[in-house]
Formats: sequence, structure tokens, C-alpha cells
Amino acid sequence: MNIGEVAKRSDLPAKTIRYYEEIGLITPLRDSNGYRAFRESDVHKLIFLGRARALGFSIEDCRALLALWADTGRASADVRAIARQHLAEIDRKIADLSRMRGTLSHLVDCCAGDDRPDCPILEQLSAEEDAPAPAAEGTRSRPA
Amino acid sequence: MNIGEVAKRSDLPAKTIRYYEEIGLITPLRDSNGYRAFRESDVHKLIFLGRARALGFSIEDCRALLALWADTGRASADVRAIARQHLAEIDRKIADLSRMRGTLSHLVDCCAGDDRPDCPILEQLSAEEDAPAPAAEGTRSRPA
DNA sequence: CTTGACCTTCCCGTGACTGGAAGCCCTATC
DNA sequence: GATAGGGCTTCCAGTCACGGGAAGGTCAAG
Repeated sequence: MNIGEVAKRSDLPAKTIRYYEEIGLITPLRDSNGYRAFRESDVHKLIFLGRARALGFSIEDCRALLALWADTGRASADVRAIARQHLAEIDRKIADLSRMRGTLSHLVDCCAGDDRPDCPILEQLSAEEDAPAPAAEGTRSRPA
Repeated sequence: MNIGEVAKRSDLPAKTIRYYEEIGLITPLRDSNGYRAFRESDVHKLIFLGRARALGFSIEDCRALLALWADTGRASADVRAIARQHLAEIDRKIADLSRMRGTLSHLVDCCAGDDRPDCPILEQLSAEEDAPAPAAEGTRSRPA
């Protein structure tokens, strides 16, 4: 099977498939003319990869998941550990974005949005004072 | 003022400040010894940039915001438009992540997480059918 | 004079691809 | 047999927003 058909069946761009080979996630055979010759197992792996990536797993996560997938004697706890770690990271990202969203939507609400130059958004971004620190002595904490 | 003190005052790494000069967000003067000589206005810009970046604005958004900031006759609507666009993007990202979170936490809940090789997470990722992964439906969202 | 902190430029690396150029391979048609 | 086209190959460069580290100049203190 050539790369074009594999791309269709896995719903991944050919470029991505070549990249996955380059970093060792798949190792298709080669025809005598130099074309990649994919097996069914390669297609299955690529579909697996596409789904895992769509769930936000990193490439290295995917590499580990593929290894566990191939290891029929794996413990489900190993897979679950990766998934839970990823879940925690997703939660962190959502929390970060929600904080941004809160601040930003407040600013947008405060802004008249008309022809006048008066703009609370810019005012806030350029304010002299740092954000009011409750216990402002000594340490300067940075937001992650 | 040298870059070290500016880094402290703006709470940005020196590397980042040099980068911001390279892409034209700031243009500090130079001392005779080749050292960058920052003015107060540069520090203000950097603090502005740090806050805008912390709110997730892209560099190009920041460039536009800086220009509007410098333009005392700007219309607040212009600033608000950028902020609202960014807000919409944040909402989109949160929605994507929430979908991922839903699918993933469901899978984690289904997984025994013990020593047995039986694992619903891998089963789902390698399922024959193309339909049943909610987060993988329709748009193939790539996590940033 | 030496030490050490600070500054400079330059280049490479990140993650996960994407775009494009230059060129080979295969099939079909004229 | 020549040619057109599509598909395949490799390699190079770019993305975004920096971070790491090398090689070397500058400055103040001891």
C-alpha cells in the first residue's frame, strides 16, 4: 500500500505519516522503487496515533501508548497512569485559560468600544501599580 | 539602564527582551560600549508586553496593542475588537480541551487500572470502527 | 592583575508538523 | 516513442516564542 492510500484510510496527511516514520513511530517496508510499502498493521498504528493525538496526547505519550498497545501482557494501570497525567495537564490548561478568560472578559465589558480614545483595556495593561499583592513583602511571585 | 535591571523591573528574562528588540517591539538605544541603553518608556512597554502576553495575546496582537497604546487618538473599539477576537479564541480552546477532558476522563473511569492487560483506553484508541470517539469527531483539533 | 558578574552576538534546539523545490517512477494517451 | 499528469522520494526552510550555551568583550572590586 502506498502512502496516498494510507493517508486516506488513516485520515492523516502524507507529510505527517513521513514524519511519524522519521521519528520512529512506524517503520513501513520499502518497495524496490523506493516507495514506502505499508502493511495493515501500519495503518492500524496510524489510526491509533490519530485518535490519541486528537485527545491531546503528546508524541512521546503516543510512543509509550503504542508500546503498551503492542505489549499484550501490559498492566492497564500503566496506560491509566499516562492518561491520568494527561488529564491533569488538560485540567491545568483549562484553569489557565479560564483565568485569562475571566480577566479579559471583564476588561472587554468595561470598555465602551466606541470612537473615543478612552480605553480601560489599555489602561489596565499599562497601569503603574503591580497587581495588588495581599502580602507584598519581599518575595515576588510570578504567575505560571 | 542595562538589560539586567530592566529584566528585574519588567519581570521578563533578558533573552525575551533581546528577542522583543529583534522583532521590533522595542528599540532601545545603545551605549558606546555596545550595551543596550533602555529608557523608562522601554521598561513601560516591556511591562505592558508582559501583561498582555500573560493574558495570552499573541505577539502580533501585542504589536497592534502597542501601536494603539502609542496612538493617543485611537478608538477604544479597535482595542476591544482585538480583545474580543482573542476572547473568542480562548473560548474555542477551552471548548476543545473540555471535549478532550470528557472523553479522556470517561476512559480513565472505565479502566480498572490494575495488573491485568485488559484496558478500555487502548481498546477505544484501536477500535475498528471510526465513529465512537466523541472528542475525535468532526474537527481534528490539534492542541497548541 | 585577576576574578567574577554582566553584557554582546551567533547558532542550535524545542513540538509537531507544513510548505515547497528538485527530481524519480508509473500509467495513459497521442 | 514522446509527453503529460499524478504520485512518490528526499532535503531544506519555516512556524511560535523563546531557551541554552558557546565564545568573547566590558566593567568594578579586591
